Amino acid sequence: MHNKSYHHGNLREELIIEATRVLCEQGIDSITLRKLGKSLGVSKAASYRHFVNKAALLAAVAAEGFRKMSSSFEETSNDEIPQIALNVVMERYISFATRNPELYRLMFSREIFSLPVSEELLEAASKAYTGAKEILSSMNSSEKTAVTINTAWALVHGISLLINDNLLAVDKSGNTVHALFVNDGNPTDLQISEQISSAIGVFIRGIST
Amino acid sequence: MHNKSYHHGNLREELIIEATRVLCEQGIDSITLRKLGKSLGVSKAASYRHFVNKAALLAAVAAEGFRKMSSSFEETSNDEIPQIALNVVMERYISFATRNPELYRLMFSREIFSLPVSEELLEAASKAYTGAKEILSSMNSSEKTAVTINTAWALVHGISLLINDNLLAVDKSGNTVHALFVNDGNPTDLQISEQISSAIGVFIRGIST
DNA sequence: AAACTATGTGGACACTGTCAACATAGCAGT
DNA sequence: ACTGCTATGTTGACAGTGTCCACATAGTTT
Repeated sequence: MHNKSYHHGNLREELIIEATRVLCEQGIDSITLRKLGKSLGVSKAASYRHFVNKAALLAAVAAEGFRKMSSSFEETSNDEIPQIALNVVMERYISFATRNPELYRLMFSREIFSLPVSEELLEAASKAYTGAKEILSSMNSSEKTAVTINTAWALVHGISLLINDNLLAVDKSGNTVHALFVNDGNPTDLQISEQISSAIGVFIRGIST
Repeated sequence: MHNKSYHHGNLREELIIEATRVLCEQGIDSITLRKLGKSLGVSKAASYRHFVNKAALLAAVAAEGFRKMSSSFEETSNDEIPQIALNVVMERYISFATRNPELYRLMFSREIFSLPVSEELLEAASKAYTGAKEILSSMNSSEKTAVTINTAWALVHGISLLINDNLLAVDKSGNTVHALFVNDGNPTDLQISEQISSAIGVFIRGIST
């Protein structure tokens, strides 16, 4: 345990954990180096011994997010039909992104990718990409597999962000009509709505010629 | 013209214009009410007579962005084959988003859609949606058209954001291999790469059963 | 001419990230 | 055990920010 002495003992990790907690519970604007320090019983400038920047701390939070996300893919069973395996990965992707909206937004935010991306973050980010790519490679699409994986990625990325922005219910008629992709349970369960499956189905049908 | 007297005369509009300019040229972090005022020869708190918030000013910038985007769709010829018309709209969407990366990011940023969305912005945002929907309605997909339009939207949204984040070249192998969607001209022309067309083609093929 | 309203100003306040100078603790080597 | 060395934490300061309040000014209406 960290005694209340001069040195904290585990500050770097706890900064990441606390920042992640504040991010998910109160939004990114509530992340403040001074408040983080106060919460951890440490002074306002202590974080500068572990991160050069506030942006560097946020990048570490994002990298941890990528690791969590890719670990949520590992339980996928590989011995299925490739199309089904891809479908499962896509649903898991959307599920993670919509159950951690603030974290997912940070992972693709300007603060993260406008900077020179750290090796740690890049490696974590490409892990999920590679996993899905291997699934695709087992399909017969020959050299088109790179196009296919990127298309799948763009699709689930877009679906996730539109869900998190509550933007899939927009309709000109004034009524809130087509809440197509809305997962109508509490946001904690894995429930993927019928409509998302339809969307993914459109995609799968397009590539399995 | 606005004389240098006490009252500016056109401050609200010029605030939006100047904020848009700074956004596109220097990024969103450089937008500051104080600097905007100084650029327009006005004091730091003058903007509060036209916008309740900094966020309200940004929302006005975003609304103007949606209007520009939907106006870039209007030149689309409607008398084509529906699949081709949809293809054109999707390419125009990606083209706008990638030629105005900072603006597009603001249009879907947390500051905008986490707040109670203004009517002005909502109307501007749903215009493009509706235009594309009418194109889709002329196709034979009966009641699935709502799913289809949202899927198309999610796809171009995701493609645009990944391009703007320079994320489509990520590969675990260490080499920067699959820069699939990269438009390899200067970013000012309409050039949509062969790979984007492939991605859209995958989608179109999926829905035209 | 007088009153009213819209618009712009200047000063203050609390808050932020960041840095420099200093303080403390643990560790290495003699 | 003593002496440095290095990692880590503290304090005070600074510039910059959004925002509010009291006041100033101009244009419009009565």
